[in-house]
Amino acid sequence: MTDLTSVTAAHSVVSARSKGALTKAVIVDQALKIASHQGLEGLTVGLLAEALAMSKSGVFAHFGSREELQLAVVREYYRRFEAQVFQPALQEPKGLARLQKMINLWMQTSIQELSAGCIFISGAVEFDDRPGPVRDELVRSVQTWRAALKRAIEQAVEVGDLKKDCAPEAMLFQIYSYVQGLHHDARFLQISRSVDIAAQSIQQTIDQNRSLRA
Amino acid sequence: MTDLTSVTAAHSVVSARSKGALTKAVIVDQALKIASHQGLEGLTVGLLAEALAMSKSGVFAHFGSREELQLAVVREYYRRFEAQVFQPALQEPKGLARLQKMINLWMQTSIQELSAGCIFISGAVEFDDRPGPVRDELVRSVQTWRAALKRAIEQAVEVGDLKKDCAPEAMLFQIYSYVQGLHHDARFLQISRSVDIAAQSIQQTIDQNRSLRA
DNA sequence: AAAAAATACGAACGATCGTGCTATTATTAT
DNA sequence: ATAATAATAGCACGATCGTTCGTATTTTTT
Repeated sequence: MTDLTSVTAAHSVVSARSKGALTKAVIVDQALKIASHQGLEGLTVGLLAEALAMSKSGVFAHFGSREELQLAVVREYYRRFEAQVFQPALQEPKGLARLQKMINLWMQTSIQELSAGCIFISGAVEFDDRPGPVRDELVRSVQTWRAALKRAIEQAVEVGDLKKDCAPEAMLFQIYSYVQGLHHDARFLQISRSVDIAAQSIQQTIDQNRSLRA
Repeated sequence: MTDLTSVTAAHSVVSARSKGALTKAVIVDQALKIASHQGLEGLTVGLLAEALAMSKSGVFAHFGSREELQLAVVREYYRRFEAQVFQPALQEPKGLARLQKMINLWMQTSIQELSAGCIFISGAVEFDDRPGPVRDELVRSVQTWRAALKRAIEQAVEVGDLKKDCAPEAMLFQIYSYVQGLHHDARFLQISRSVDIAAQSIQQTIDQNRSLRA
């Protein structure tokens, strides 16, 4: 139900002004679905056109290059990620509550319906040795998200939910690693109980850094 | 220096009987190098032939299909992984020492010279949604390695190095996640100090499960 | 040294890749 | 309603993909 590739899609389509922008939103939406499964490198113009029942050139014209299509997908994924994971978490008060919310929403989003995966995670592997604009955009997105996570940790320290001497960088590394681990175990190894193990491990990391107070 | 794509290569080449098996070993060696950078999906017959200064068909004839080439690469990587990470660790006595050795060798091997990556990790992302023999072989390899790690943890419990109530599955998840996290942060985000943070996090996990005795 | 077998090459195949063009259709603005 | 504009389709291009086949060369066996 909570799915980056469908829920937030409505927004992009509805908010479109001209017909061109509308179909472009539909195209990017479909492209996102494909990229979630086949990866950004597996996203091809021909495949996309076929899925949309459009001509290759008709699809292509909206972007001018495949790279621009990939960039559009990354940007759209980031947009939805922000709207679905980051923004809702801001409703929670600063501190542990907000951090927990961010992590929970992230986990729910990262593995949707056991099928589509997170392109921040798959993209990181696909483009870790492939320089260019797509890699740059991916790094930028991931860094922004990690900065937000780190900031949430730091705020939890300031507020007094986490210990003064907790190392935010180490916490960030551990939490981020666990979500990757979940992605790996659930999608690749198909270990169903990995969601619980990941959640438990994250909780463990948090508990270790929790300040002990009344 | 310690590099799965060069050190152990000598063995495969030397141990080759006929000329055919020899060049096949050279081909697989080169294929492994390419796959470590471009991924198993980025490994192409034409690219491989060019790198070897051979004809496409000449290379191709040794495998009969691209899939068989990919399988050969996965099997060879597993062979080297076993020889370089698993076997040497068996020198250490059962318990924490052996577990630590396995992890250390794994980390050293996973990210060689900031360039080549671990195809167990990149392959997991590439093939998590792509059924077939290559995925099966990858899963088999990873599961074997994880079983070895888990066994090392359990032995450390039996020997008394780790607490009786430590959950091996959770430990395995955490350690495996950290190596993935290291792979991600070092290769994709290019965070140089991630080696230290990963090592520290692994140590933390171990310390938490260490039995407290004289 | 001759015969047999294995190995490598060159050329070509159909398919698909990304990407241009041109023309036609559909949408918007006047 | 008509003119201007934007959007889509159709076709074709060069490149590369995995793969096949026939031939020449090398290696191995007899």
